[in-house]
Amino acid sequence: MNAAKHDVFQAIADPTRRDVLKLLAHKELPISEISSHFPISRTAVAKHLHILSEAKLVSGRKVGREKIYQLRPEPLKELKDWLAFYEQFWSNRLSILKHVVENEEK
Amino acid sequence: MNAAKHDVFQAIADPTRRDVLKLLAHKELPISEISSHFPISRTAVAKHLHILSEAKLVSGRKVGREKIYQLRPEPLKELKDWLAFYEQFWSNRLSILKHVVENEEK
DNA sequence: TAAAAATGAAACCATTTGGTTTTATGTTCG
DNA sequence: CGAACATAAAACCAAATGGTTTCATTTTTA
Repeated sequence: MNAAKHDVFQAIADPTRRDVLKLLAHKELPISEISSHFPISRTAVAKHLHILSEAKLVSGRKVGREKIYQLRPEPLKELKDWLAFYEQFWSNRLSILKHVVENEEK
Repeated sequence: MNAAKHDVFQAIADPTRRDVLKLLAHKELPISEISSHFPISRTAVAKHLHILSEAKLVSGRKVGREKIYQLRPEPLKELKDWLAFYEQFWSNRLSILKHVVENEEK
């Protein structure tokens, strides 16, 4: 749970982390408030926040003794771009047929 | 590497699996051919295919002694839907401002 | 200033993950 | 038929993951 090995794909792989993102979509929140929404320890939630932070999906700023986390959806663009490539295969019947035909040709 | 605990999010979390999907986007292929594109063992690739298969992102059919795998992009729709929710936060300046304003109100 | 609050950091743990090697099993082809 | 081919299945392994508990640090606040 340390290095820069956490990209967007890995970050959103965990359901708890996806829930955290959804929570922060409403409103920025301090760790303790975030963790109060989950059945796991505050420490565990903090670790998830670190991972999300590495992936730049959230940012945290210290305010007094609290650390306030905020959603940073920009990195999700990478996911959107990745997805876009595959959309041609389902977006309509024609492109599906096109795909089949192309495979037949080979 | 077994149960039905592999959803789309987890399936695409691994870079090798994403590469496998991209390979199959061109054309359906047997395991040995797929694994020839990677620096890991055929067995390891087969396991990745099992995981992709659990997530319904690929399907395999046996033809003679070969098992031919095919891309099944449909489950990526779940990802697209998930993403759609967050797009409001980056799609244009107005919606970003809207987000800020809504948070101020609270 | 001392206690409470909020977080950080470290040590630890069981399970999962991504890989290997080895051993079987079914299929094709000379 | 027997060898070669393609995959399947099993046993094993190190590292990563998602948790925990315990202890320390910083900031309020009564």
